[in-house]
Amino acid sequence: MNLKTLSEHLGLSQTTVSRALNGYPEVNEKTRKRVLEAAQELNYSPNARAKGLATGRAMAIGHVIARSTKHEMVNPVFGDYTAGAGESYSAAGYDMLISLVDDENEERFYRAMKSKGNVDGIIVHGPRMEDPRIDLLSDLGMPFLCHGRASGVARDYAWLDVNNTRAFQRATEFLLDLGHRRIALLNGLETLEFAHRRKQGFLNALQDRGMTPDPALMRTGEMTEIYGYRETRALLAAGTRPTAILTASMITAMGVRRALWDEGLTMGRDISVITFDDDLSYLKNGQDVPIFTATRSSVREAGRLSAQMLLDMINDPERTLRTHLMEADLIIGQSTGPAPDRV
Amino acid sequence: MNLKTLSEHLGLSQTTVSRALNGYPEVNEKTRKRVLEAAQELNYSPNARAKGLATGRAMAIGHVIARSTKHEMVNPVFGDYTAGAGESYSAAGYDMLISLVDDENEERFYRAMKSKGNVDGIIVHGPRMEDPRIDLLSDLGMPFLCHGRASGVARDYAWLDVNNTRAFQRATEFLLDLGHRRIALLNGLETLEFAHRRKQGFLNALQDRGMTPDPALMRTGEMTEIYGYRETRALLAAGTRPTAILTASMITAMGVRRALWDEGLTMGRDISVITFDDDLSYLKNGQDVPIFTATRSSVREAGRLSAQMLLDMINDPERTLRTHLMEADLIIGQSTGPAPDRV
DNA sequence: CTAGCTGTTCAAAGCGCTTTGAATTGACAC
DNA sequence: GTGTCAATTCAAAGCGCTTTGAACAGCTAG
Repeated sequence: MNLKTLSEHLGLSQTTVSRALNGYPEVNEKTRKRVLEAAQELNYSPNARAKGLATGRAMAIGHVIARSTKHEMVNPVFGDYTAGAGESYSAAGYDMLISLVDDENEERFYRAMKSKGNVDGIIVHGPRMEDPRIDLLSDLGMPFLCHGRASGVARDYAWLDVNNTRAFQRATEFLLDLGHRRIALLNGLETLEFAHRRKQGFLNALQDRGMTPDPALMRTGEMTEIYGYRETRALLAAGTRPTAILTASMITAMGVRRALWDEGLTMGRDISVITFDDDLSYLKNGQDVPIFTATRSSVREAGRLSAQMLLDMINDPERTLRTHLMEADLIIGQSTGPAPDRV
Repeated sequence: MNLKTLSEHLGLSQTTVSRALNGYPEVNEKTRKRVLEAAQELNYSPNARAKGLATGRAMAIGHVIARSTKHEMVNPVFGDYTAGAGESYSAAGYDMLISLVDDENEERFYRAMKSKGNVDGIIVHGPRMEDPRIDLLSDLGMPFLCHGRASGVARDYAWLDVNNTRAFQRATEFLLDLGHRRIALLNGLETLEFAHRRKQGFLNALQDRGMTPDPALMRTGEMTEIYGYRETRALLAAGTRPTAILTASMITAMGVRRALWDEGLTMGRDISVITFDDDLSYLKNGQDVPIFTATRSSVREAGRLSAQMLLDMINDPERTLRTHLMEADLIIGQSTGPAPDRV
């Protein structure tokens, strides 16, 4: 069923039928009604490629996932973020196009995306410091929004981010207030912006209290369960144990918890743990009372919001570039308590 | 940069340039070389919509995620599956189109997808029993592949599945061999096919040994950490404790583990635990020695394979419908041991 | 009665590509 | 010198839609 068949069926021109379907005012209401009913009944929906070709709009947003050959891990946050973004897209009638790209071919790929024209905009994931994609996409004139910020980029660009610095600063301060002095940081890979900012927050808090960070207590790596487990074991085995651990994800925190259990330590009493909680739907931080004290920010909400912001930009290009900083909540759970040497 | 500009730039017709780029034989090799170089240099890549319109192929595969209003959870497996599928797609030059659909609108949506023509095929996720989508898509003539099987569907269709029945049957037999007689099953939602099949495997194993399953030991629910925790606590509180627990996902198993810890029980000694392990990249089951004894099957590999199978179907429609049953490995870890009452 | 509207409909061009059918060229055989 | 053929190249139609500019009917104002 295409427009031609439909209009012949109705005894109308394609022009009129098209206008009736797209809500143009110069169509007689009776005609419009007739057209809409026929379209419904005959299960007509316009061919997206033809429509796109005629309008110059793809009605789709691209999400580019850089697949580094080194780090094969899929971000556990991906599913929930996608679900959030998907909600905004489907409400607006947009599709979501996901592509995996080897990180060496990234530039070529973005250029191709532009000239292939199968997306109207792009969400940039996991920005790195001085991320070249921002300049590239700006130069290409491709609307985009960055999920996370990239420092070291001079140009203005649209982004949505969590206040990672503040979140970890507050978490660290909270631990300091509880009397903890030896606080370990199990951070994500610090080539990634968000991890870098969290570290800054951690350092800020220490500095504000005139404390010098101990490099031996600061670790970085991919945020897996094993990573949390191993580093915690290593920290516990080393000379002076930390009394608190600040970690970058629920999954890592679960590894930390396992290591503590193995050592016969009780979380919250012997050692305090704070984690960043992305509020993943399949990994809730407890039911009523949170298991882990955490800085919480819903990544699903981030997906929903960032998609909406990008759609707004596309529909109103005159609007100035929008940015949005989400604050993480500090949620008190059962994994923190006063420093043991202070009790 | 479009084909017209490029061909004018080269002093050739659009026909020749198009053929040169698409590898047709009737083009002089010198000409082809010249064209390819110019295309590279000028960053030309053909407009996907126009190409699609002309060829009738979208070069994209749709993944439809049904968003039930009741179960808001995003399947934790989604990211890894997508990554696997994405590998096959990007190797073949296909895009992946992901759409969220409310489950009431599902039929309308599939029909629209067909007539919009923005995908060449569809992957059906999370089939339910007697899933109506299979008949619908067959009738629409839309190529599709089902990730998982749906029982109660008369028609033939292409699918890729894990042998869930066999996996849980083997796991149960393994526990029985270790002397366990009271084995609990923490299953996923049994409206979903895979959970139903796992239950069957569990029951088969008991039946083969002439045992009667105890309904009090069989639970079902969304596979969260909390679910594992709660049900385990409940099982331990009840009259006769199980000596082993068979659970449906790593995340649930982690909840089970937490409950055991809270009760001061040692996993593998006091209570044995076996889980299904999807081999998620962010949730590895230990490094060298697995933490959990598990039935393991990589969902990423499933994604890669199923995408490839669908592409094969699309490129060679004459081929008979393909199906593929993956066997899960039974991996022995530290979470199982002989039944305590037997030692 | 005519000019000028307004409301409604239409024919045709154009979006950027592929592909059909025809044209052109040079080489070769007769 | 002419006819045939293979190797290249080309002009134009068509994919299914939107949108421009024109047409037409029915009114009202002059």
